[in-house]
Order: sequence, then structure tokens, then C-alpha cells
Amino acid sequence: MAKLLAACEETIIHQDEVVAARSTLIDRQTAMHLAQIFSALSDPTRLRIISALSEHELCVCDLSVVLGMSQSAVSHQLRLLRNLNLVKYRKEGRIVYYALDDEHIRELYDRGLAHTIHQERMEA
Amino acid sequence: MAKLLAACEETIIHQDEVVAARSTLIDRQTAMHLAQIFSALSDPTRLRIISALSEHELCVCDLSVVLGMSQSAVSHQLRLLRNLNLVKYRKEGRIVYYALDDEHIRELYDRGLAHTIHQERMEA
DNA sequence: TGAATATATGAGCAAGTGTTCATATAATAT
DNA sequence: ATATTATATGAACACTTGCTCATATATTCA
Repeated sequence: MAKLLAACEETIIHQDEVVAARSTLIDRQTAMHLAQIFSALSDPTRLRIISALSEHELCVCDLSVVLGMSQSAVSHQLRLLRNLNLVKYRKEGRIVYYALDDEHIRELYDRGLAHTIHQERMEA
Repeated sequence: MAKLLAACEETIIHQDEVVAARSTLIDRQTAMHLAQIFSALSDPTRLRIISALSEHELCVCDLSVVLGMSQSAVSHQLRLLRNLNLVKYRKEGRIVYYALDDEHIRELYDRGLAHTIHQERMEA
């Protein structure tokens, strides 16, 4: 690869634009952090959990019924969302109620959804 | 699972909230479509490509230099972004210039980035 | 034409992901 | 205490993903 880069730099590269791009480029750590946030939203099950919780809190059992998925599958995904602080929960006896925790995520979700609906309309 | 759901429906489930949640729930197809969009943004390399392209178009070679990655790796990711219509390209001889294509994606990216930066500040 | 170069792509592989299954934990009820 | 029930979690497995390596394609240049 070093050879390729060297050849590239000496011949066709647009020096100014590369320098400019470097200044807007996010660093690897920020990219990883950002990727993690979008990763939370990159699975259909998690998105459906978020959409189900978008109005009211729900217990795990309710959620699994609404989604038509096993309690275990839902619980695993809730753990992931919990670890990223995207949902909060409260316990009432043995029942655990989950709710959305992060307004930023709701915004990302809403904006993505608007885009999707727009796209789906275009295709129809 | 059927048994669990049945038990659930007869005993502890909050019927009204389940019905309400069902009305806000996105269907599986929409969820998959939306997940696909967020998936495009869920990888550090692709996010860095998007950030590098956020001001100006760049050719593949420039991009690989800016990112410090192999031409092949960059090319593979560009194909993915291309297939989702997130980037557009123009050919000039054998050089191919890529640019962001979708304002919605730029918005999602910017919003996610703002959130990340906010979060990173909180941690510091 | 043939060599060089910019980009694209298929195969393969290591690492990651989402589910199921079995089981653990914790709270309630008998 | 023991049984029941709501939730959590570890292991395993199939599937996906992002890279490298080798090679193909396409354009330019000599």
C-alpha cells in the first residue's frame, strides 16, 4: 500500500483538496463513537423496540407480545440499548418497565423514519 | 414461546398500552429499510468517508490517502454507499470523483456528530 | 499495439451480531 | 419453605461484515 500511496502523491493527487479534506475529517475515535450510536439504530428489532416505546413505557412482556418475539430476544436487545443509555427502566415488583431515555436518539429515529417514508413513497 | 405469550396475555399484560404500542409500531419492512440506512452510518470507515466528502468531492486515490487505508478497502465501502445512493460519482478519464448525494444523510450525520461531541464533552 | 495507472470486484478469512435454548435471578404467592 | 412468574444472561450457532489479496476492467500514454 505504501507504494500505491507514494505513486499517488507524486502523480495525480490533488494536494489542496487532500489538505482540506484532512481538516474536516473526524478522527478514528470520534468515528468509532459515532458508529456505535448509529449501530444501535441499525437493527430492525431495536428500531421496532424504539418505535413501540416512542409513546409510552412498556414492560418486557408487553414488548415481546407487541413485537411478536421471544422474551429472551427482546431482553438481549434491551440490554444493548440500556448499555448505550438509549432506554431507561424502572422496576415495579418483578415487572420492569422500559422507556426511551435519549431525546437525541428519538430525533435521529424520527429523522431517519421521515427519510425512509419519503423514499418508500418515491419507489411506489 | 407460545405458552409464555398466552400466560402473559391472560395475566399481567396491560391491554390498553399494548394496543396503543401496536398503533405506533413500525412494520417489519419499514424497520428493515430504516435499519439499512442506519447501517450505512454504523461503520467508522464509512463515517470517515462521509466526513471527508462533506466539503468537497474527492477521487478514490485522494480518499485512500486521506483515510490512510488501502484503495481496495475504500473502494469496497464506496460501492456500498453507492448502492444505497448516499454518494454520487463522476468519471473524468480514469479518475472517479465521489461526492455526497443525499442531504438527508448529511443531516443524520451532522445530528449524530453533534450528539457524539456533546457526549464526549460530558465525559471529559 | 502494449505498458502504466485508477478503480472495481470476487474469494476468503477473522471478527462481530442476533437469535435460540437452557438456565439463573429475583420477586410474589400459596 | 416451595412454586410460580418476570426478567436477565451465558453458550452456541448461523449469518453478516470489513478487511486483504489477487485480479479484472477501463482509460491514458508512449
